[in-house]
Amino acid sequence: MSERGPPVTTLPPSFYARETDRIARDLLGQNLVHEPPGGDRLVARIVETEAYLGPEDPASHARHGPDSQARRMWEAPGAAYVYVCYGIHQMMNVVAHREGDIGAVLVRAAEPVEGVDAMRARRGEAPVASVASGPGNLTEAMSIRRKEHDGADLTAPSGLRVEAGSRLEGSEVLVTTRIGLTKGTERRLRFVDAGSDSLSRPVPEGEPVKARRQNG
DNA sequence: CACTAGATTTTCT
DNA sequence: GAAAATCTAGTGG
Repeated sequence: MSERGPPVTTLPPSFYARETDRIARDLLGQNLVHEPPGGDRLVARIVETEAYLGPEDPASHARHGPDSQARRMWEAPGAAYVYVCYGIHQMMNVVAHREGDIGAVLVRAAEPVEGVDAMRARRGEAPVASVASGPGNLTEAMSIRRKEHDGADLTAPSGLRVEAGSRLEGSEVLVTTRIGLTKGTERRLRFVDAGSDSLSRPVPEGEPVKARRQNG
């Protein structure tokens, strides 16, 4: 008989149709789920994200305009935007912006929840804490690739999606500058679960900055 | 521990 | 032709 667990909710399109930085913050604690055909069910709890805004954000692919590779950022929220970075690493974003705006959220790190062995196997038996730590490592562990997933609808209740997870208190969320950029390095648009040991990089020394309280 | 270089491919100028 | 939202292994202190 099927057990009656807590209801599992795939985050709906309305979740992704708000301010990009707020969505980045609210994705912390949610579960990224991938059920590859014939493969293990893979679930990881998101602990680090970055917001990339419109053409006014020098670090955003949107600066290349709506006719570039980043055209997906102009499209409907809730789809995956997956691209290849440095010719090697798949990077997974979620198109996320208010209507009439442009933006996406890069998923940078997560903690394995289900399918840990399969994830570790793909990552050369890496330690659990670091198996999905870093945007390239995360897609490797979860078998996410541009060829298969770019443009995928993350709000559909099958395949690749994001399910509602634990809600983080404001005090658990810190904001820092974004990682690995050559431009637009000053803005604080990286959001991390302060309690996680799976961050791609530690929170910088100095005064940690709490995320502005959401839903106040 | 801090730092550097090399891998490798897509996209844009 | 150069740059790029990275990662790992290797070197040196």
